[in-house]
Amino acid sequence: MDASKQTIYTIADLAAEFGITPRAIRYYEEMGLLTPQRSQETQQRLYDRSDRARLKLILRGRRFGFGLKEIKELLNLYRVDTGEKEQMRRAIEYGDKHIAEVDEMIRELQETKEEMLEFRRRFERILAGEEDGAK
Amino acid sequence: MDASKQTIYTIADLAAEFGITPRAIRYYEEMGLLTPQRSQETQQRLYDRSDRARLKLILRGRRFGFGLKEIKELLNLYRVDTGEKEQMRRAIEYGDKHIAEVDEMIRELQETKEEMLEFRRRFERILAGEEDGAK
DNA sequence: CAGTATCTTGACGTGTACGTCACCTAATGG
DNA sequence: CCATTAGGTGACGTACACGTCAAGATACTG
Ligand SMILES: [Zn+2]
Ligand SMILES: [Zn+2]
Ligand SMILES: [Zn+2]
Ligand SMILES: [Zn+2]
Repeated sequence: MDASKQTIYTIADLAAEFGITPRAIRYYEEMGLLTPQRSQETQQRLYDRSDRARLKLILRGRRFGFGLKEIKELLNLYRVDTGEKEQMRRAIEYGDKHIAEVDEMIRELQETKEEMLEFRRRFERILAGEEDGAK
Repeated sequence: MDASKQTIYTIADLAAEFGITPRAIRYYEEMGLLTPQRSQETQQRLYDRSDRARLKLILRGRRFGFGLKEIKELLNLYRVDTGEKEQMRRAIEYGDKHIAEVDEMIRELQETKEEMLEFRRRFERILAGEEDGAK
């Protein structure tokens, strides 16, 4: 039971590192996505590596337009009791759905990129004089 | 100048096709992302294939968490006057930035998927009894 | 001709994700 | 000792993306 010598972050540390405000981090906690320890006397929030990892996942989810509710589900998905086999089986099942979602997003993004490149190529051709601006 | 015989959609057509509400479509117009024709007498909005294509792009952007402002910028990016060479050069330049953004998103999503698969594999191993639930 | 459906323009309401401010509590530095 | 800094808890404000009426015009339908 050696619980010492862990890296500890203050709320300002994490806010600075990820370019967000402490308010946002507290909000994620309000919504149940983070549960940092508190210093017994001052009630200060103390984040460890695992909290930091969770925050990283939250922010990644946010960047891709996920709501906090779904992100919370995902976080809990990979936090199941590895002793409860039935829970794990369900986690795998739900997880597969999300993996499929991510796959679909990757496909859509690649399609998007291809379309942007097509525009780019067309513009380049026009600039090179091989085509004019007429429809 | 043959401008007839075009496919025309009503607002309800598009709403049904894309699984959104007419209100959302009107909102995109309010924000300047769509400018459908109007029937001269009834003021009814009439969408053509190009409007439909724009709407498709809007919804794709939304799914990836982009705000309407940035989506509008992107739409205008590929709508430059192909006669104005300087405009096109700037369009290519801005476009490249967005392509890089999309690339970065693809990378992040692939990383995300890999992490999810790692969890999945770990769960499978535990279920197979090769590992127990202890830390 | 009355009813239902589909569109229009306001106008106000709502959920999410925070921003901002007031006020309070420690710890630190000159 | 007093000011600054860093953190805490409400509580209210705000931007965005719509949802949800209300009221009116028009068109098809039995
Ligand atoms: Zn999902
Ligand atoms: Zn961008
Ligand atoms: Zn001192
Ligand atoms: Zn009839």
